Amino acid sequence: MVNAEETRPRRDAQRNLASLLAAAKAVFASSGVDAPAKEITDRAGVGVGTLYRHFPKRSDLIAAVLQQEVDACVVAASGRSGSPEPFAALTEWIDVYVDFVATKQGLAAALHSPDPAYEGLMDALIRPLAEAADGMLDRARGDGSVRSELTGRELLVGIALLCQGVPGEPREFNRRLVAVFVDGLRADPRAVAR
Amino acid sequence: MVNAEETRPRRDAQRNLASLLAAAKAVFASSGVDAPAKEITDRAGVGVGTLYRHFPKRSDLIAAVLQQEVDACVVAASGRSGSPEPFAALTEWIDVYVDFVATKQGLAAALHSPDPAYEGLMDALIRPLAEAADGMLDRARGDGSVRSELTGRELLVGIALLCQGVPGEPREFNRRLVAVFVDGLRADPRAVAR
Amino acid sequence: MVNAEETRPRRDAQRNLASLLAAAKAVFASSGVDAPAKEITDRAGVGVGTLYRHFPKRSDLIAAVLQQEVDACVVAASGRSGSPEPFAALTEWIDVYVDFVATKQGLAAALHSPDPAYEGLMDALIRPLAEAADGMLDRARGDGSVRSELTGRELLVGIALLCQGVPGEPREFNRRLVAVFVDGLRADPRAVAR
Amino acid sequence: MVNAEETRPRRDAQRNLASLLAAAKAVFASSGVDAPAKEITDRAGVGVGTLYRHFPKRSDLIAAVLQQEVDACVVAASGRSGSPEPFAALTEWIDVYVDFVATKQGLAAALHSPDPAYEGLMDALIRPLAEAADGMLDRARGDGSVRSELTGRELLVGIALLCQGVPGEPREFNRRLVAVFVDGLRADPRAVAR
DNA sequence: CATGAATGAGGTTTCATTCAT
DNA sequence: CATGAATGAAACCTCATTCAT
Repeated sequence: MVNAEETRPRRDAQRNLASLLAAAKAVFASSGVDAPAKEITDRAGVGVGTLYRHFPKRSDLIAAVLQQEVDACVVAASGRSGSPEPFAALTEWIDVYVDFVATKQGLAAALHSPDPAYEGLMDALIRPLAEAADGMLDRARGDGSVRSELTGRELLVGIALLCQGVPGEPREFNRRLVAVFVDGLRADPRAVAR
Repeated sequence: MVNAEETRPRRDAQRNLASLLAAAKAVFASSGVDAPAKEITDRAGVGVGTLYRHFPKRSDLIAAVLQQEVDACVVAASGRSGSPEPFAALTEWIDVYVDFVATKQGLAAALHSPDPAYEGLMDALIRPLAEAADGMLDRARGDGSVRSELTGRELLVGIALLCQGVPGEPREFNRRLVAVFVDGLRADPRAVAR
Repeated sequence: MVNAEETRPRRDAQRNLASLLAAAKAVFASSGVDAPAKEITDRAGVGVGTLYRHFPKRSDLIAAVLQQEVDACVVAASGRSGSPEPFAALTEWIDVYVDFVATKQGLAAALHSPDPAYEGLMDALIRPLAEAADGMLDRARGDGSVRSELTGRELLVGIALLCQGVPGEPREFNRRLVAVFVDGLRADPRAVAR
Repeated sequence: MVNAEETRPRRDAQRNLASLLAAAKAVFASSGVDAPAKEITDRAGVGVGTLYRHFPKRSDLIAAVLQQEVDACVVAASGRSGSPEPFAALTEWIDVYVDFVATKQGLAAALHSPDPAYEGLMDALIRPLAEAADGMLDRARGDGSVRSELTGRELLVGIALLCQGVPGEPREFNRRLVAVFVDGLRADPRAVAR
């Protein structure tokens, strides 16, 4: 069995796939998730056929791009939250997450589509992050710095929504909104209800 | 010849315009703001030409639909916030706004487009609401129930973002997020910064 | 019999008709004979319905505009050709005709259409001019300054064709072509054939 | 793997392109240059998309068709003008040109459009023919059979204009006009100026 | 009679997707 | 496997023409 040849024919396939993901990420960011396929393949330097071979449905491509980014975010986030203060650790971690979310504007929105292809996709992607968030929230609740009963997933989704681009506003605008939202975690829900 | 109403805008034209706005509102809600024009005109029972006569650009139609809804919201909101308690008045008012925002999912998102046709449109539409919000925030700051320096516009935009539909989640989900956000208004911004 | 009132109700109709002709002439010149009807009615300051009342078919309007111009040309031409020299009279007259033809670029071309509505229209319009041309050609043939057997109609059509606009070329360009064509009238056809 | 012909342009693509040119030529002749794109693609047996892939703008198609025909004319003309008599050679050559021009009625007219896409197109196409014409005119001037200073390009444009179809008239009609025009070449320009 | 709103056929153009090479 | 030409459905938008007012 010639091992050298077994993996050789896959080399360029692998490279094409990587090119496509990189191109899709960039194009999604600049032209939205509905950008013409041609725009993506041109940027990737491959033929359209190659795109369809790897990602038969548009949702497959979106999911792959998101997956890639989520993975990167999980790594980035886990490496940061080193503070001994639970709440500080949480906010540091959130800062990383905000940066992450900000780069994929249209992507999340695409997941809001009623297209069944996206069913459950969001959850699958968000799960690893949500688990990390849950852990940090629990620790923060332990020392009383968080009184809200919000779940990690809710926190992440809420922040993602608040990070949607607002025309004419800089990223800083979204950060202010997120800050208020995070402030809300500290408040006593009881007090709010009345 | 009774010419009291100047060059009267023709009864049927008026009706068609109303039909179009109603149809567009419904179609935008069900199929998104990029829905085919035909879908809207069929539902309105008019020809495509009529749509283009009244709204040459898609953005004109979106703006008109939003305008109509904002107007309705201003009326609805002003009629509600009757509580003597500033913060309670604010939250009651927000409840109305949340209901309003929830009905136009895709619309606001459309305004996020980089299309220059939408430049400043959002602000123009949101202004009347923002002014009302500013008033209520000021009053609430007066008795210390609000410590955040968030502007009315920021409050409205933030809530609008948090009300974007999340697949698989009921409206209640968004309400919980909004509740946390509103809780954040009560927190001392200083404390948040660190 | 109240004469003043007999023509009164026709006044604005008459004015509308004149406005339409003037507007059509201008629009045909600037945007071609296929220009949108709206462009003409807007410029004329009347509703589209008025255009269709007076000129049910586009060819009716074109014919009317041409008729008007031909009439003007006949008058202008007959007032000029006063030279005692037959050939000079002819060329002077041709100068007037060239000016006339130059102003209605697309019009003549429209008559080249296979549309049966235009059948025979050109001839009917050109007849009065052709008769005048025939007379001048005959006189010029009398003193030998014209040897070609070209008919007046052929002369007019030939010049009209040579006056079609050539992109990037000034009117002078067409005049040079016409000059060569007119030179050809003096040559002995026999000599040309071999 | 035989890769002699570099990135070969795909056999069927080549065929489609040829079909499109042939179909366009025929359709332009029968229905004019503004004929619906569908008419052309149907006749060519290809999808509309194929037309737009090869010729994104209508002017690209027109230019291509003309180019093809001009090429054919250059070949045809160069093979004919074999007479030792300069003027006879010129008229023989013109006969070929007249036949050529007569087959593309609407095409040249299309170039008269003010559309900037046609800017300079006519000249580029006509250049090879104009150069040939200049040569023949020079030779004819050499023996005095041509006294006009008309350029080759002017000659070609003039003839092209005179060959525009006149409704109700046979091709012979245009030939008579061209004959007079060519006669004009022999006249002394001085005499014309009067 | 004049008006201009409404109509909708008809043309253009784009792009997702397939499939020959 | 990759390529990109071909396809054609689908959307857009314009405008000639009709007809209610």
